[in-house]
Amino acid sequence: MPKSVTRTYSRYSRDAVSLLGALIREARKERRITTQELADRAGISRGLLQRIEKGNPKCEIGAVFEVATIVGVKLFDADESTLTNSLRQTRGKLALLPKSVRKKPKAVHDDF
Amino acid sequence: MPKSVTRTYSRYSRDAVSLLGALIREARKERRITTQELADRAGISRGLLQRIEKGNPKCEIGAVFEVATIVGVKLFDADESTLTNSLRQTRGKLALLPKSVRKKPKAVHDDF
DNA sequence: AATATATGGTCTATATACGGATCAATTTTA
DNA sequence: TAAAATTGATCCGTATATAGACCATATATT
Repeated sequence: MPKSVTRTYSRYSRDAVSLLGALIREARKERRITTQELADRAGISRGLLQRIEKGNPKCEIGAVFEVATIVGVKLFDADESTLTNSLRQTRGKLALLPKSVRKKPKAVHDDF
Repeated sequence: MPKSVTRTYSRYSRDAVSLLGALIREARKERRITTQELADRAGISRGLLQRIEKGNPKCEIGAVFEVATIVGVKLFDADESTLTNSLRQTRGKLALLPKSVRKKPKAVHDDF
């Protein structure tokens, strides 16, 4: 990616990533799993797991969700079946949405 | 990273990433924001936003959460204050946890 | 106590995710 | 209808996230 990538994150986003990492760490300890073992099970390196638990936002979301799943941290406060159902419903919903919903793309300023 | 990185994801993880992407896309359309505008606001490229909405697991979690936040997709079913509180509580909890909780790291096989 | 294990940090090499540009197809607006 | 805008998709160059090895410290076990 040309030019150095210096991304900024909103407070909420940073907190969300941090919280997820903290929850993972907590869950891992409660289950008495070492970082090495969890990393192995998730198919990632121990270093990456450390960054995840630390709340580093520059990690693959797939890797983070995988680790969370293994230690039992539920995303969206939903279990597997619920999640799958939501996904199906959402997809159907999207499919049924009108071709267009755009109307007036009025400029918006956001500052978190 | 030596050797090609071919990661596998559990069904649940893939569904979670896909759902999040679908929710973002839905929320963006409801708010009548173009992909370009949302990408600009999030400080990412349009291409990355497309991958996010598609549910590609190989995206920075920070970028995904940032986009979700902008369009109003709440993570953890919690608003900002709640999230911050959870984070504080979790951190305190972790700080108060006994130095060690590991005991018997018995081997476990997981297949999602 | 000594020994073993776990954690956290650093360093290097490389696979790759990213930004940016381009184009075709679709959709919206006039 | 035509024109404008949006979307989806490629391709390329490069910054960087990752794996893996290493080491020092901390914690656990005996």
